[in-house]
Amino acid sequence: MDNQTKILSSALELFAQHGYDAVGVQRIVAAAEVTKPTLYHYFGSKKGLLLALLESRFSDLFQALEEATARHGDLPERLSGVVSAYFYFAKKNPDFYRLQLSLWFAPAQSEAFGAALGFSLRQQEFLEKVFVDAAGQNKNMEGQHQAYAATFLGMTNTYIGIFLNGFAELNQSLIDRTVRQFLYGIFR
Amino acid sequence: MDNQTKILSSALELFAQHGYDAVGVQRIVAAAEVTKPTLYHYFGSKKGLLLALLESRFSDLFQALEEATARHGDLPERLSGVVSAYFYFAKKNPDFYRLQLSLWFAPAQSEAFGAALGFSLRQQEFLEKVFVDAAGQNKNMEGQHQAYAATFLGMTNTYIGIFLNGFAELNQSLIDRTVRQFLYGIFR
DNA sequence: TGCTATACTTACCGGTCGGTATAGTCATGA
DNA sequence: TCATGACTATACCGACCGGTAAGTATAGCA
Repeated sequence: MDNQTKILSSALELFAQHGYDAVGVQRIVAAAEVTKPTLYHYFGSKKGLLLALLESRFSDLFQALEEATARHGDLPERLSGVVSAYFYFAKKNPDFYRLQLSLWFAPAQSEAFGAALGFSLRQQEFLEKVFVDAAGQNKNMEGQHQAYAATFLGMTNTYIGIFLNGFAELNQSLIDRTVRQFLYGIFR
Repeated sequence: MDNQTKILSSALELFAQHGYDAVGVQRIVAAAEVTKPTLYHYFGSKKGLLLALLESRFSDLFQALEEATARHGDLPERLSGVVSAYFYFAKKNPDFYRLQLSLWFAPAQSEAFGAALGFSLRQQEFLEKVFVDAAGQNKNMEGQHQAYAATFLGMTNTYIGIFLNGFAELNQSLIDRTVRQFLYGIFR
């Protein structure tokens, strides 16, 4: 494992456990067994390190999301694919998902939130597109894309949060329940 | 407004905007127009300040929750009362609710999470009791109290989060939808 | 009048923060 | 053989961190 990778994985572990603000670069380079200039050589700043970390881990999720909706299908099928991609990703990267949840809900003016904002918006916009496409098939859901996307993401994250705390399993039946529950809320 | 109150309200504003770890005590006392030892006189430590802040604001919520379930009623009625109490509280204290959401999702080893843990558990336990009581009326929900409570809290917080971002209103129809949507997910 | 507790100040502590200037080391290609 | 550029170590910067020692003003009480 080269130094760049060691820094990234040490940073992920420490950020996920203690939070971005509570972890100093000193602690990261000690855990990665490198020195500070090495970190600054690769990432330029502490925020640059976080951005690189988010970029490297999120790329898998976004790719999975694209694939999940690429095959055609109606709205329920697509949403199942999306939830399935999220659940699979969260199970495979629990530490990172914890971190991204904490960034999602971080105070708006914090540096960590600012770094994660772009990735949060990409998720929101991706889901809005799913609902906009579906609106062509279903007239009574126009003008609600933002709220639908936010609700759906919120429900998905709720179940993932419960899984991360050990109170549920992320299996096929929970995927089905999530989609049915969401759609029931939408269509009265 | 006495110094103690000024410190509490300055701390709430700054913590909610920038996060607990990102705000130093220096900044808080400057905003409150007092000096550092004054803060330590009243609260003992930075964590003590956060605890006092949580205590003072959460007491309203817990009181409202008790009242909402004190009058008898079946499970749907009680859950409506609970959601209603949450929505009312969030509308009245949006800054504080932002803060408590960020603490709820904060990394488990962070000082801020540790301070908020007790209050999070009190909410979870309160809701578990609601479901335990209801289990007497409905046999097929035994052994699931923890998951139900977490799911219901998660859905409620999802809608409050969407409200705080300006994508929804917290009105009676959303209360009804939240309860129906939750119950639908539970009872197939 | 003298004592004590509360409320608050100025001035300072050791330590850590994010970040960097400088001086190399070392593999590669000419 | 030498130069180049990627990479990394030592040592350090000013600013800020949470917290405190020591002292003062005030008010109630004996």
